[in-house]
Amino acid sequence: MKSDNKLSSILHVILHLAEHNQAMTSETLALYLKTNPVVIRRMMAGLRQAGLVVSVKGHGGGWTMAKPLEAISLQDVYQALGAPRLFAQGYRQEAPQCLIEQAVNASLDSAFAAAEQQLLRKFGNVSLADIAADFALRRQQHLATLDSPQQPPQE
Amino acid sequence: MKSDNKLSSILHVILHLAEHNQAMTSETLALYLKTNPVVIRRMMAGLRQAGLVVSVKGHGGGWTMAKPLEAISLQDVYQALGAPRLFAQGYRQEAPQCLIEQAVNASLDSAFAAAEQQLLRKFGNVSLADIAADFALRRQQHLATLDSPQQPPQE
DNA sequence: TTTTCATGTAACTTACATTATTACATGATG
DNA sequence: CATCATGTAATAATGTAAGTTACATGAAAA
Repeated sequence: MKSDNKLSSILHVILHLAEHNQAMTSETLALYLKTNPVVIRRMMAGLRQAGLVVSVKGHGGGWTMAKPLEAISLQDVYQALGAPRLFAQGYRQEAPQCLIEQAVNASLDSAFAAAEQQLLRKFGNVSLADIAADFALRRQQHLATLDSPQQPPQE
Repeated sequence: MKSDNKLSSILHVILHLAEHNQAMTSETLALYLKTNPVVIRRMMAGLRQAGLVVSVKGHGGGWTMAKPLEAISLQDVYQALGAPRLFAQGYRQEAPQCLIEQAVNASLDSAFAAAEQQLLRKFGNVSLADIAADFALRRQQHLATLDSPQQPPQE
C-alpha cells in the first residue's frame, strides 16, 4: 500500500506560507516538497475553492492565506482537499450477493465508521494555529540546543 | 488510492471454510474471490503461521480451521495477515529535518494513533463467531423473504 | 513405486492509481 | 507587449499490488 501524502504535504506547505507572511509562488512552495509547481497548484486548487487561500496571477502574484490560522482546522483542510480516503483497507465488492461477505463487510464497516468519526472529530479540534504553536516550541528548543553545545544533542 | 482488500477477503474465505466443515483446496477457495489459488495460499500462509488454520498437502488435502470461531478475533486475523496498513494517509518524510513538517507530522500522528488504538481494540472484541452469527441471521431473513413472495423484497 | 493431487514459494507479468511533467491558455503587472 | 504567474488538460513516468507461471515438496492413491 502506497500512502497518500496530500494532507501532510499541504499542511506543510501552507504553514510555510503562513510563516512567510507574503505571497509565495507555486514554484517556491514546490521546493519545500521537492516536487513540481503543478502538483502544488492542483492541491491548492481545493483550498482556494474552500476559501482558505487566495491566488493571484501575474507579476508579484502567488499564494496567500485567506484566513488567520486560528480560523482553520485540520478538518477544513482535509475537506478542502476533497476528503481523500482515510483508510487503506477496503472491500473487494461494495454490495456483495454473498451473505457471508455481507456479514464481514458489515462488521468491518462498523469498526471503521467509528474510527473515522473519532478521527474527524479530532481533526475538527485541531487548528493550524495549534500546529504553528508546536512549531514555535520546537524552534525554541532547537535554538536552545544550538546555544549550549556542551550539552550533547538529543537522539 | 487503491484499497487493500486482504482483510475483508481473507475473512470471507475463512468463514466459508468454517461453514464447510471439511478441508477445502486453495482452488476451491479462490472461486469465492474469483482469483488465483496462489493468491489464496499467500494470504493463508500468515494464518497458518499464526495457528489459525492448518494446511495438508497431497490427495484429499487442503485447508481447515485450527480453532473454533469463538477463539479467533478480527485482531488475530489482522495480525496474522502481517498487520497491513490501516490508514491511507501517510507522511512525505518519516523523519523530516524541517521543524514545521515535524509539527505537522506530530499532530497527524496523535490523531491517527488514537484512531488506530480504537480500531484495534474493536477488532479484539469481535470474534469470527460473531460474524458467523450475523451471517446466520442474514440467511434466516433471506429465506423468510423467499418464503413470503407476496411481500416485496427489501431494497 | 509411480502417478496424481495439493501446498509452498520464488520469479515474473500485468494492471492500475498516483505523481510528475509537458504544453498551452488565461490574466495581471511593469 | 513582454514577462510572470496561475489554471488545467493531456501525457508520461513510477511504484505497488494482484495475478500468473513455474517448479519444488510432500502425501495419498493406483
